[in-house]
Amino acid sequence: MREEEPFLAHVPGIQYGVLDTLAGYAVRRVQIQAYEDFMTSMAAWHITPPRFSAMTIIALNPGLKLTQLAKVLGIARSGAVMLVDALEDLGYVRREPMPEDKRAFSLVMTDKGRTDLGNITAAVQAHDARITASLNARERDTFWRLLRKMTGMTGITEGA
Amino acid sequence: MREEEPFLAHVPGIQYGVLDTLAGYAVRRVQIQAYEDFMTSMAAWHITPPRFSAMTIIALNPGLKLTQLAKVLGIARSGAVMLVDALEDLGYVRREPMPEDKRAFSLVMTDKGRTDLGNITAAVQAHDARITASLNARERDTFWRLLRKMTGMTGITEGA
DNA sequence: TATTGTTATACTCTATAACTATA
DNA sequence: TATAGTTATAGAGTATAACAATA
Repeated sequence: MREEEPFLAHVPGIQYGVLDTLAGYAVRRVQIQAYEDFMTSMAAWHITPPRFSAMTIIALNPGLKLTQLAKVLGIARSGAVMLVDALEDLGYVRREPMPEDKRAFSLVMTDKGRTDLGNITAAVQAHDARITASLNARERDTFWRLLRKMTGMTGITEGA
Repeated sequence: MREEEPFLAHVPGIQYGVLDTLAGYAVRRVQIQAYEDFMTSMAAWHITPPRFSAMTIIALNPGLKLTQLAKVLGIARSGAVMLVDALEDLGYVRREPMPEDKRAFSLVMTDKGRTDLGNITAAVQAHDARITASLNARERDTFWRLLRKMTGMTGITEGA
């Protein structure tokens, strides 16, 4: 990635001006850092962020149709096809025929998928703790709360 | 984008489980929202987030070499070439020959680039206010401070 | 030999549109 | 006619590697 050395948030001697005042720019930097940590820590399972989201949604909402999954994830149907293809190739997910609608498939986890998702979820939680490691417990909670507020999720569903 | 309708953070009747507890997942959702708002509001200037970053860095650090720009932005040199090509095509940036090193170019803003960057920056600041609109002034400041802490930028350079 | 900018190439991600088989 | 899944295709974005000119 990026030829060699890791990304330096601030190169000495460089003026960043307004960039240093923008929440959006800071969000993007945090997201890049988080993505890299996610990819390296999940490499053994061949899991990417969208794959993890899809597995979690399928595990908790068995019998979902591919079109429904696409809507939940906010992606195009063609993207959901490739996502499910990948998860099926990895042996995590299965397409089950739907007797009541021969066009559609019911998405379900395999045994291996269910087992591995447990380990993957633990690894993702460790990753999440890592990317927020510079915050103390109270700051971490505040950060999460503010993010939820920004996505308009206040009080809709309370997480654990 | 995404076939039709806008992304729904929570589809009714769907269980999100651990996803709702992860800071990383929330960051990603906020970043997607912010990116879409950025692209639509900057469309008139043909400005993307990396192009804005590059223009700002070049304007504040005139005479930068392409390789230095790449390092500051954390991208490969080939990426910087395409970025500068785009900004040059838009008439915002110019490659100036460097007498002391015939291999390199000195990157500088054009008059148009300087003028437009003023308007673009105002639009970006309006965009930034928009994506944090659901936070009050104190929360906005807290959010920004926590993001800076996460990227290890505490106290290195204080923004305006 | 190393570095600067460039080009060629490839890979990922995601989108739209057209197709098929059902409904 | 509309919908579910699929396929084809294309466009961004970004990466590596090789290259010519220069140091």
